[in-house]
Amino acid sequence: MSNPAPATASLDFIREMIAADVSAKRNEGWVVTRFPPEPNGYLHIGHAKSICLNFGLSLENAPKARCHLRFDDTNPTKEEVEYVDSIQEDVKWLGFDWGDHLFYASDYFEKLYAFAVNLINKGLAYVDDQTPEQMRATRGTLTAPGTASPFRDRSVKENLDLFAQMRAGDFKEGEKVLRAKIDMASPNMNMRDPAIYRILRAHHHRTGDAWCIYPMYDYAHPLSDALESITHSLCTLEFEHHRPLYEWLIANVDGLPSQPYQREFARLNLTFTVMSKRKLLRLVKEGLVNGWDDPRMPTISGIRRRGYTPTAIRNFCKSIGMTKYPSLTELGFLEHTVREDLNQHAQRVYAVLRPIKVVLTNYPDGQVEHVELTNNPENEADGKRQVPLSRELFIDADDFMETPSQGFHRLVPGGEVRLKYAFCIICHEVIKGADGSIIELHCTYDDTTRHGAKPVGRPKVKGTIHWVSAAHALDVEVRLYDKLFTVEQPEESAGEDGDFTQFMNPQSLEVITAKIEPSVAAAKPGAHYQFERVGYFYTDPKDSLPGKPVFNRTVQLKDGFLKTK
RNA sequence: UACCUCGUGGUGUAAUGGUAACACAGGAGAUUUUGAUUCUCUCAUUCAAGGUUCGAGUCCUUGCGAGGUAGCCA
Repeated sequence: MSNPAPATASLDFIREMIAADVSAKRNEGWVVTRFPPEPNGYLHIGHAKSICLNFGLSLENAPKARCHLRFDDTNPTKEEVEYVDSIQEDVKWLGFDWGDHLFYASDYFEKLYAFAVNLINKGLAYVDDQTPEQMRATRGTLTAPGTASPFRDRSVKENLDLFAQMRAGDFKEGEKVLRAKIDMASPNMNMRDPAIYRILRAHHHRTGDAWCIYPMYDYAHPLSDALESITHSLCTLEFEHHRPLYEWLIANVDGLPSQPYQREFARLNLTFTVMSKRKLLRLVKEGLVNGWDDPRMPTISGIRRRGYTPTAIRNFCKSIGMTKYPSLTELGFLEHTVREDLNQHAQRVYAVLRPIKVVLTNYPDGQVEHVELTNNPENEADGKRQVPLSRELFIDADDFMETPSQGFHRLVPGGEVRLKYAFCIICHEVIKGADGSIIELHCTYDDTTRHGAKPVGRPKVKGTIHWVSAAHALDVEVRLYDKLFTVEQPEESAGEDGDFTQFMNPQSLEVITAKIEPSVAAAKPGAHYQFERVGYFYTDPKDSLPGKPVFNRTVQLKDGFLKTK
């Protein structure tokens, strides 16, 4: 309703290309994509863009379409099962399903080995004895061509023997490498005889110690795509220069079951955060955040725990589009899509974050009444609830000003404000402690202003504030999250040799004890709420206990008054 | 001083040789027992210069700017 699909949806350049392939009956009209994460970290919102693209394409082109989840696990020194598990959980949570199509590049090690032998036999690969330093030195530079390795012209037989010995473990790590024989003078560095197999004496999370040589990404990826009959291999812009190598392998390896092609799109950049696994890993390892699923992290698990919803994230990914321009999306836009979804679904409750006690001096001591409140004005079917009201209340410190600023129309000394769905109160006295701090406000209520009553001849009360009954309110832990960094682009602000962590926001987390209406005692972990007039909150799935929810602030409500200040 | 890619309001995108549009953000207003939501209005855009064309954001040339690329990482 709030997000209608345009009557004539325009296609992005990827979908346009794929639609053309489908109508040209390329691959018999099939669209087979894949999401290929390396299990070396947790997925982040940038991955969500790729997931929505690849799995979205599969949904859009059904039934002649599917999307594989493939773990690109070719570097055992960096990969762990913990990451494999979290990645699957995150993709599922986003609402996508790979069905039976769960794969691992490591499933193909034997075939990939055979393909390498094939290349050697064709004179298109050779074993190089050079050290990494020597290889670097002979690769040339961006402006100068490289020079051939002295081992470049080994015989096929010698290469075959050496490669077999590499596999057998006859050499030390780093001692030898298998290289594709392409062109040391290519203007594209990736074509200057790239390494395709290296020796790594590391335990692999799936193949154990069966292998001591592992294929490089550039080699394994196109061939894995071909083995799975992927039709469209979609990746981010930094792989653009690798495309010629991708195509070289598809063209030169014999016996591939399909001819996939690669296209690239711009990765997502968001303001006020960092989006590289390396940097996120550093935040985790150095304890600068509380783990991968810290609600301040841009990880899927982080924003899930923050209270973002799959719908919001999918809508966001749809809205930002798909281009080759390396854009920088405002964090505010993501927050907009989150509010848009939560506004429809979040149950409303009254919570006072920074309480000030209010005593209604003319309200009978010991009396308790119940006020009926709407759970969600956006959806009447969500029903009503009863909230207790009594002589002593709490209101939010933000809703009282002793010396009000221009345009403030909440409670002030001598002024009147409406307690939402209850009645109007007038503040007569501000009781202060010895240090000058406000202890409580003494107010009177006007019984003629109860909800539904239409008293005539009294001045219109502009302000309406929320409240909780002091005797009935629950104390709950509330975590107020804010942006992780104080600058839009932490990496850029830090510069080449600067440290982006210097821009971390010291106020990105504040833990407070709030006063909240008693109905939330029944709140389940993982539930979305709107604290009326304050923001959206999510009951922490890890730390909430029965009867004792812990709330994470998902996002604040827009505040028209803040803008005027 | 190499190669590849990309330049449309502040931000993200659309316009596929034919009226430069949509969303977010900003501003003004209406409604509102959430300063929310909703609604109305509004501000603001084709990197530059040439060329082709009846007509160019779109095609061509040059320039400028931005991003990427020299792992036995992915």
